[in-house]
Amino acid sequence: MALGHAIMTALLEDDLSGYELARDFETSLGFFWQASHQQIYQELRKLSDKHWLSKREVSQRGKPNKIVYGMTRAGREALAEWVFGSTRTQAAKDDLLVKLYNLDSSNAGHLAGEITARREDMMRRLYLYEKIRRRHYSLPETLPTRRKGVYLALTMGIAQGEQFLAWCDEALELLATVTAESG
Amino acid sequence: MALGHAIMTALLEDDLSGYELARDFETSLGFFWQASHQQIYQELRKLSDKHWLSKREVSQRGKPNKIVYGMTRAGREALAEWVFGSTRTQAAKDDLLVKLYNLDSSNAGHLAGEITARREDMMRRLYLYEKIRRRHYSLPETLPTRRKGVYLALTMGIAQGEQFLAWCDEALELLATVTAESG
DNA sequence: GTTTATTATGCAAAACATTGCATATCAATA
DNA sequence: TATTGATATGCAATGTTTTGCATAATAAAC
Repeated sequence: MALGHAIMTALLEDDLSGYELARDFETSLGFFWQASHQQIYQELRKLSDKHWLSKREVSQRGKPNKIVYGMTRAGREALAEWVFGSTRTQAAKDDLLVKLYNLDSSNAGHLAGEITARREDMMRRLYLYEKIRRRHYSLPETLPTRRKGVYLALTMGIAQGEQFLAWCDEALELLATVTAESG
Repeated sequence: MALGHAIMTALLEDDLSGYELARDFETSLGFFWQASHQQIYQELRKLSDKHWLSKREVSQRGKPNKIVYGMTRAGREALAEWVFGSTRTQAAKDDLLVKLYNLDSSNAGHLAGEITARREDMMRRLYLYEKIRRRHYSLPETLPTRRKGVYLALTMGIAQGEQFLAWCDEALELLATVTAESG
């Protein structure tokens, strides 16, 4: 049940509503664990049924009411326990790579286009990552402990992203020779 | 329905039984799209119900009978069409990174252990990748088109894997300072 | 004042994945 | 001849994720 744990992780330091969680996920934990708002709302209900989260309704000026969730003691304990459990190596699933197994002269152009699009996505993401690093993680040695962990996750994202850009360039080069041959 | 497409991709050049597919997945396409044997058997039934795969029973000496699946014309068409569709950027899901967001002095040692284990997994996988590369992909320019695509997927796996090893080293170094501080 | 965008939450169905079990053939070994 | 291991296939239950739809409050723009 890792989505639940990801949500609790996001709630470690701030109480948030489902909407806020869904929005924040897009620019932080969601880099490493994506989830849709439907999933988040469902999971929040489950977690509060288990009393791992508490909830309270908050009235707002100029906006609909929201339901704000916060970690309970039991939630913190469950999360800490989960961290101590063991995870198996992540199952990779990337259909772009499966598609590459189908490369032929008729689809090489299309695949090059897909790679180009992904490359651009990754550029945007790297820009975000770097912005976050500059703002909040420029001196990793001096960070409080938890933030060092977040820093490492960010570092991972950056390194993988840069590697991906380099791979895209290599792939596009090879694909160009395929399309050229096909006339 | 990407699992179905991954299976059909594996059947592009050879007819295979469910058992053989499940086994082969572990050392080729499964690097990029993992699946259990239960999933594979279920999906094979669906695909043959749709007439995207044909099946025939094969008797063997010294082994139980097997059901061998092969691509139909309709299957090839459906697969080719799928390749031309667009995929969205892959949703990352890695609970090790979520766990890192929970770093504190009490779990730093455990997390370092998890990273070490993953590092070893990756070393083993890289060894496999390199073996495959040396054996079958040492001269990428001269490969037939489809194999060039497979080569690119392999290249991706290798580059990402090497990057991951480097990240692990960096992470372990930083984690060591955390555990040291905590006494 | 009507439309559009943002904030906010959710249901229901379908698709997909995991877990645990169940079965059966044949070869080799103890 | 009983057990173990590899081969071979599958069901059922549960859990997770995606997809499509639905609702509603308020602010801002037109």
